[in-house]
Amino acid sequence: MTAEKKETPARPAGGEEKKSLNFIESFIEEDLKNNKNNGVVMTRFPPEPNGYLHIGHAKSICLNFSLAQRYNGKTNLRFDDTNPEKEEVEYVESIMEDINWLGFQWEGEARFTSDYFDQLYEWALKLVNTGFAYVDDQNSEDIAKQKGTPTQAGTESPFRNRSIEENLDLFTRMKNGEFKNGERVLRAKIDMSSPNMHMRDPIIYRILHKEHHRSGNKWCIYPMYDFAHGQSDYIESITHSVCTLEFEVHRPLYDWILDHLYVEGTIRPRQIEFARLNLSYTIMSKRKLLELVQKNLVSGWDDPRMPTITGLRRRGFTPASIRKFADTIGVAKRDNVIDVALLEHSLRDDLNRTAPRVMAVLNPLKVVITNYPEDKEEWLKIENNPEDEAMGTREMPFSHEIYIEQDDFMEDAPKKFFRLAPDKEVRLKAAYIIKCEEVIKDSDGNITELRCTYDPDSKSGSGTEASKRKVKGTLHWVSAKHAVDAKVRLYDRLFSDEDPAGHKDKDFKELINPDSLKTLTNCKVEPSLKDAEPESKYQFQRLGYFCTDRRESKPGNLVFNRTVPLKDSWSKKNK
RNA sequence: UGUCCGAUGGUGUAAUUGGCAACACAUCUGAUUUUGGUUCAGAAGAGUCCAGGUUCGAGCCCUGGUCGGACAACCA
Repeated sequence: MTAEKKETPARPAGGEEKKSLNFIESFIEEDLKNNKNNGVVMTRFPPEPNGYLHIGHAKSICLNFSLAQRYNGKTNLRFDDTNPEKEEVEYVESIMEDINWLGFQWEGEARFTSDYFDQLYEWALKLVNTGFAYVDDQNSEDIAKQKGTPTQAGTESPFRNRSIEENLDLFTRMKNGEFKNGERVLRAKIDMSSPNMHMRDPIIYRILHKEHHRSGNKWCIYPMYDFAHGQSDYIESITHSVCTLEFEVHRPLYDWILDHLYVEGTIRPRQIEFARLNLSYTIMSKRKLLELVQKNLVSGWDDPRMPTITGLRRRGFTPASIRKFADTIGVAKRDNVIDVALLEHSLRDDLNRTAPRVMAVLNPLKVVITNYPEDKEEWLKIENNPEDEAMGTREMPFSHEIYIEQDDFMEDAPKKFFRLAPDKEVRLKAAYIIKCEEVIKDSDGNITELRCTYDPDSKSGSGTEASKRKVKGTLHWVSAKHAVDAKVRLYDRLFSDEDPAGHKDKDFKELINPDSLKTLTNCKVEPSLKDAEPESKYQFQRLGYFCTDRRESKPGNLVFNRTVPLKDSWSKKNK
């Protein structure tokens, strides 16, 4: 059972542990075994540039690129831009940026379906010439009426049996701009009684007098998705055209069209469908996401609460964590809802290893160390990441007055409260053990200050008996006089419902989490953060992972976004 | 009422192609810890939608159901 077989099929190069194949990989290996495409694997990611990419697209991107990588193939980026009414260059640019940020590089230049318009037109002509396409003069309502229903056959168009010559003439005139929008369409002649609605003489070209973001005014007829996608795959020699499940019913049409154009000896693409990603506590619909943006329910496409790639980036997600996530969720054909906790897990897993630890106090409470000289300060050495010694150490100032977290003090503390309370001791991380001697309050009874004493012999790492004493709690802190001010945004999930789009009786907007954003303006961070560049990632010790906002944070005017809190079994226990 | 697709712990994904269901997340213990983090050890949780059939043996094959999803845009 240990002996390796001599001939391993075209498996991934590189010593990757054997993992079971997903169904797409099985298809690919089967094709490879049958020497179907001369051993070549070519995939593509084909977004329509009509919006921003989200985490669901990330799944598809990771899938397409990793499939190609695994079988020594390549991946194209192709913009499916056949509908000039919805598409914009702004989106083209954001999509390219997002893919690169995720860590992928497509083969050669980005491609555009619009670059193939000439070829597509030639193919349409070919269908017309062979009697497999005809021009229909009817308007969309009439065509829709004749389409039938899923359970009832359609009826044939009165224009279905025009002569080839007439079709040719009409189609040419469509192209030449002799007709207005909607006056004519080109249809494939297939089968009006097919149980598959997409085979009932689908429209393959329509008239649209509209400037295209790339081809300008060259065309006033545009191919429909079904008459563009498969051929584009074919032009690019895509071997495996991976798309989501809703296109499954399009596959017969995809194949029908290819049947009529295919040239022997060329690579023939194969469409394979997988289940799109659903994530709990969020929505994935472009339309709904757009609504959030347009109604100012979020600050934009890159609002850190958005499931867009640019939003996740601004929130502080790492590309590696998203790739890991995509790999972990796998790919199959059944509908699924992934728990956001899994996304957060791969994030924390990555950040735990890579994010330097720093101290930041979000809700400061002043602590005066009464027996520490007022004019004294000392710089204490502290590790940057206990998970990775190579990340080194830094120094942090300690002085007479410090800030601790308000949550880290309780006047009447339960026995399990390991933090500061009257007459109790805690360790200040990397510093000293202090004891709370006195609680100062204002006239309203609010705690304004704590007076503590410190044990001078308890300095961390000093090796003294006192330094080795076990105290139950360790707090983060910041020296008051050295602290740097910062604004911190505490983000939480955008929706308080697991499936915001899944309620018939409730609009998803009603389910927005009212506490999804809390802004704190009085935060105190350690001085080493003073010059933090935008998009820097840190672990605020004991609090969570935070990053400097890539748009608004500047050295001297720090704005942090909470990416994700640390796991917290304490507050969980107290719920 | 049609066609296509799917159904495995709370959530995902596996199961050497027929050999008594594994991994991850989530949950819960305990240990370690100068982060109530991490790490480590462990627990609980499905008998694979249902009913038949084939077989020595079925999550995998067959038959018939049930449930869920997709499809009737001159969108992609």
